[in-house]
Amino acid sequence: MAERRLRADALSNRARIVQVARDLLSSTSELPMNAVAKAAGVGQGTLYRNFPTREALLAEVYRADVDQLVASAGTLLGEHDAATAFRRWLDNVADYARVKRGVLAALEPGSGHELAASHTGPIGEAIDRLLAAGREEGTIRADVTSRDVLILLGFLSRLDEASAAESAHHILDLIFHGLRTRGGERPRAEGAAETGG
Amino acid sequence: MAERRLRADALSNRARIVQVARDLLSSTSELPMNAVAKAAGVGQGTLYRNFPTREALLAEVYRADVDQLVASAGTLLGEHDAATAFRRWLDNVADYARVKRGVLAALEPGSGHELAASHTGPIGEAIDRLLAAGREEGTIRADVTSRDVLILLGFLSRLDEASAAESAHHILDLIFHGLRTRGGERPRAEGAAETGG
DNA sequence: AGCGTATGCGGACACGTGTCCACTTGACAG
DNA sequence: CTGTCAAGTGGACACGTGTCCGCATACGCT
Repeated sequence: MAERRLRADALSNRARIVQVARDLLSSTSELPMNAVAKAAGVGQGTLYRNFPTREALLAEVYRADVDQLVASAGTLLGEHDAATAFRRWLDNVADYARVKRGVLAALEPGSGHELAASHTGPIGEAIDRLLAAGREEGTIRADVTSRDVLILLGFLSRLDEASAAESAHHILDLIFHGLRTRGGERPRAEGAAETGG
Repeated sequence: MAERRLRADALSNRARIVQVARDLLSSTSELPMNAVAKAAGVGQGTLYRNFPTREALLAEVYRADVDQLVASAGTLLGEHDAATAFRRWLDNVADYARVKRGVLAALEPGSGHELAASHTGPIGEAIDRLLAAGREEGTIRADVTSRDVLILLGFLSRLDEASAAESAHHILDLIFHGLRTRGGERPRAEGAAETGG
């Protein structure tokens, strides 16, 4: 599966493309593919061979951020109960999304593209971990998949520049509420004092 | 607000554009704007003046369907308790969305465009009615707006051709669950005989 | 070093979108 | 009926995307 080792020039081209994309994004929030190709001194073909879609390019550019997001899932799970960890993590995603719109595109492949059918990427795996913990804890519905969550999270990419940024957290509340088991915070299997709705 | 009465030729142009768009959509699911202009025998300028975005054109083409969707909200509210009506209505939306992708675009303005800031269109009003009924009944969270629902429903437009069509109902379940009050089906105030589901 | 070839290059191209503006024409006054 | 002019027209244009393919060259082999 590891692609048969790139030629030396191909490797440097790829690296240069990513660097140029990073630079462009730091000045404007636009990322026209042909501008990337031109600035990187490669043809459109080269660009598109390395990164078939803009999302692929953004995913590479923001890989460090995505890794951090993934790591934070583990951290939160260590510090809080599963439900709280999940909730906080969703807020993390929203924060990243607001600051770097590209991060969204980087996780978008999880919802819309064919490659995502089975492999939802590192983010999908992070969500799986959160879901599994919540399921075990009894606070998260058992019929939720990481794919579901990714699709629901897709709304973030539609909010962007509108003043709607503030509504992100509210909607995340609704979504999170939807992921929970009926009882609310406590699963009632564990002998917790249920406050009752 | 009524635009100052169009010139006769303008009116017929507009009608022809809509008709042509309808025809194009019935053969392919594509709707290239310049193809519409060409087939309608008008210039790009005319097309774009009448319908600034593809969504605007689709909204016009599918207006009858949207009206029907809106009407079904009232019907359902007459036949069921608010929660059930809401749930059924969401399924209606998903069904329309699967059959005619354009309907989605027609309601999309509610989530992403500026005009939607306050006026979410007829669909928004239908949702408002469902929300109000559910709120009164005590089964729907009081802090949910039609805008929230429209944004959440946006996921439907991302599902399209993928085999994900079947997952639409599942995700609607999650969303609907998120809109409900804690107690679940019964608000314990109204003793309605809800079959549950 | 010299060679053959698969690998990668890069830009022309086909196609789509949306804007702009010089020109046309419908509607109404005289 | 005719003149007037704002409303309306339509297509050229600027810009973006993504594909295709003839060509260059890096790499492995001798």
